[in-house]
Amino acid sequence: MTYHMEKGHNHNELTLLNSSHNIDPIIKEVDFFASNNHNNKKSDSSNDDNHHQKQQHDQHQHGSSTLLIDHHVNTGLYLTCASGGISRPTNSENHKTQMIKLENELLRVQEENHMLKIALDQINKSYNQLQVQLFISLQNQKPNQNVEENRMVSGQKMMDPQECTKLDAIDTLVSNDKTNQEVCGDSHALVDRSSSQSWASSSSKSPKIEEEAKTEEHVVADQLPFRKARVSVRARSEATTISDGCQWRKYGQKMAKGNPCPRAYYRCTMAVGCLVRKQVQRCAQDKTVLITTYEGNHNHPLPPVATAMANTTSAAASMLLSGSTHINESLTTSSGSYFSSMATLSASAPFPTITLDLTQNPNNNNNNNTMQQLHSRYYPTLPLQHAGSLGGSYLLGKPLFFSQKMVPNSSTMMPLVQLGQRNNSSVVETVSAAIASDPNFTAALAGAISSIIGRGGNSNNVISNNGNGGAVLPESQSCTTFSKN
DNA sequence: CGGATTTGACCTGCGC
DNA sequence: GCGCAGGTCAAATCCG
Repeated sequence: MTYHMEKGHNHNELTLLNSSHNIDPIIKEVDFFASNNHNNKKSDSSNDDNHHQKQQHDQHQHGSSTLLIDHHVNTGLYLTCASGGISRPTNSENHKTQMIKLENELLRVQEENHMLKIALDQINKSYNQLQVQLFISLQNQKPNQNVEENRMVSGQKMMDPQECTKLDAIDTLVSNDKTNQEVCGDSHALVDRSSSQSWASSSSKSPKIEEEAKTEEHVVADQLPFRKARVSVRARSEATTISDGCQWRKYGQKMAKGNPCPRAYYRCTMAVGCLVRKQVQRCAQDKTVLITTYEGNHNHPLPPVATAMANTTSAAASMLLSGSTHINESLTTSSGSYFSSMATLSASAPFPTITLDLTQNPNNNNNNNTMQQLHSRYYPTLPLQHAGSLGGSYLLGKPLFFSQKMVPNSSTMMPLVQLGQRNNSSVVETVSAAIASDPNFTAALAGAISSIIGRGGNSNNVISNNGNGGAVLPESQSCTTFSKN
């Protein structure tokens, strides 16, 4: 506390505040200072002379600034305001003086706190800027060290440079001879390496890259609780794939066991050397549900919205990995976290997977609010149509089946909050669709959550919550799933 | 014609 | 070692 560390002074301040705002005698029940109340009780039972003597005694003991809580103070104020009452100018003067003093002190402290806040903000900004500069300079020092690695790392940097540099500034300073990837050696990079290794292992990579991958695997193996990290999104869509803002090239298709629908394999083609891949498959039980599984991190810039989302999903995934059994509480009370009751961490799957199941039809208001917050945060002033516009999938006015089905008046551009007030259920479904069709969200989610997975965690943890207090069983295959109802 | 998709072959890991 | 399933490659094909 920045007020007064001296006991007596603080005491006086509290007393004065109470006396000025609580004229009603009921304040007697607020026994801040038992000794005073005790004295007051004595005063009540005594005559005015004794009362005044006692007050004077107290003032003498605690100094001229000492005031009494009870009606003594009120009496003084009353007398001051009264026209013909018995005035006690000395006491009133003291009150006024003290009041002015304390008000001035309060103003001074408020000013000081304000200045400190400004200074703190400035320090934080400078800190972040320095970290970014540090990273940039370190990258410039090793421009040609490892093209593949640099691509991966730079991709992460562009995705969220501040976060990366924040996490790795210390590591960077400690070990200067690390590669750039290790300089940005947070979980993003680790997962990147993990993912790229896993993909490379089965691909026909050049011997050099393969060897490097094996070396990295050897180095990182002990640090990685998971060899692969995946982010799965379940979303309702009639399209063959959800629009996630990235460009993909299909490189294979397979019939998976236990599912009559084929599984399609896509590779990111937004940047040369991007190792991010995704699998798209319809749910066997509900063919309207599209399961999109991402693996790896992009090595190219993502839009700012994706970066912001990455922070949010990082927090969500971090809470999941923390082993908290109160996912709902954690995520909803944490600023910027919106995946309450829908995020599922599964280590029982072949690969550690965060599944975001938006196909769930949450009945509790918590989820509704969550989705409302999600949209209102990232599209605070825009109608829902904007949420899908970037990726070519539109919620309103465009033939996205769930949008026209769920939104009564598709021609009306309606802010989310209004929608939510009218029909919570539809809103959740609609916003889920908005998220799923958001071109930036998926990639951000994939990067953020998979990065958190790589950061560590109990591989035996399976944290599930479906919003109704029940468990969400992960897919047999790892999935990051956007679902649109 | 170039890029994207399809599809059968091939590779790899895992369980028996 | 063998078979199975997942994953990838690359030639063939399609399409704008």
